[in-house]
Amino acid sequence: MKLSTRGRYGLKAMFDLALNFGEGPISLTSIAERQAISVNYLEQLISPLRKANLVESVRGAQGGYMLAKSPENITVGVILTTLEGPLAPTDCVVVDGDDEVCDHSSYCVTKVIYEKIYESITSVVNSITLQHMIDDYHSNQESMIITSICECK
Amino acid sequence: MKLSTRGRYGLKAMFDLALNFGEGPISLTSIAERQAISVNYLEQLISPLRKANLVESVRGAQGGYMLAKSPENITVGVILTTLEGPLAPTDCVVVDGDDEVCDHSSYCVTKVIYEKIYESITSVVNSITLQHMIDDYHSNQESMIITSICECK
DNA sequence: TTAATCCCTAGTCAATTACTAAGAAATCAG
DNA sequence: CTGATTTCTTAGTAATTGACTAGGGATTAA
Repeated sequence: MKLSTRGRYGLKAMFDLALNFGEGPISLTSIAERQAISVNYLEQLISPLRKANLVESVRGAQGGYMLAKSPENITVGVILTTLEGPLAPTDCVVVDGDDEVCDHSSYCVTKVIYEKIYESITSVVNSITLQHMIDDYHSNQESMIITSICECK
Repeated sequence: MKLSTRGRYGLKAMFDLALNFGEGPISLTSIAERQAISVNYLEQLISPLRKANLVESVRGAQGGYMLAKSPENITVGVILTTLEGPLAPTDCVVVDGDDEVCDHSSYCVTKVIYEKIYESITSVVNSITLQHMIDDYHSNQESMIITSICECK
């Protein structure tokens, strides 16, 4: 039930972009340095975020990335699901339409539980935006050691 | 963010034991058959459940397992955490006391989010007992195909 | 005594994770 | 125009984890 580095690093990167929102393209190199992530790896994470229209890219020298929307319009939920897939405890709760993972899917006592877990997770992450994180960051900034955020390994 | 087979199979097995609560020891072989799980594998899952005092065992022929408490006193949460460890999206939210996973742990914008996720998950699973599952099962039994429950792979 | 059962440990195979590496394409500055 | 900078893409790889299989010892009812 752990988040992988994809989601964690991706969220860190998006938060970094949010802090620099409106200041033109930010290079991956600078994000990678601030957040202590490998550039090559970060490139692989930013790619799906771009394809999901969460960030825009500017190629070439002095290029970089910027949020495609304002921070209050990007939720933690959409970031994490873009990078990790559905935040569900089982596959059976996210079957889309035809293909049933369950044989006897009419009713399942455990599936009900997994659905409740799924709903509670999505409810939390969908209610938090990057703007919330920025506000949180600014109101607690004095108690932070550095600009960066926790590894949360 | 997926549950492994350990948690899913373990919950199935515990539900099976709950359905047979008060009827003496139930053999792993019979549980394994009903729930379509390998006996050898199930043995490895029941072991931690026994050490956590959730089930009691009777050795020898006609032996088996039974719940150590009544179904309303065993939550889904304790079963899943026994088999999967803490249902947390990151390790940093479950550090116990001294050993800090975070360097700059004074405040962390992402940790706050992971803590909220953790809390919402534990809140759900700790509120559901095996008795709830039994009640749910009985009130929907007619719409179930077989006695067993969904694979939820 | 035998069959059934719990109990424990070791090994194995496949998939996933977390990267590293490298090179092509685009673009800005000089 | 050229070169440095940056995005973009794909391939490879090492370590870990997951999901078992296998086998043998201990215990006990019949």
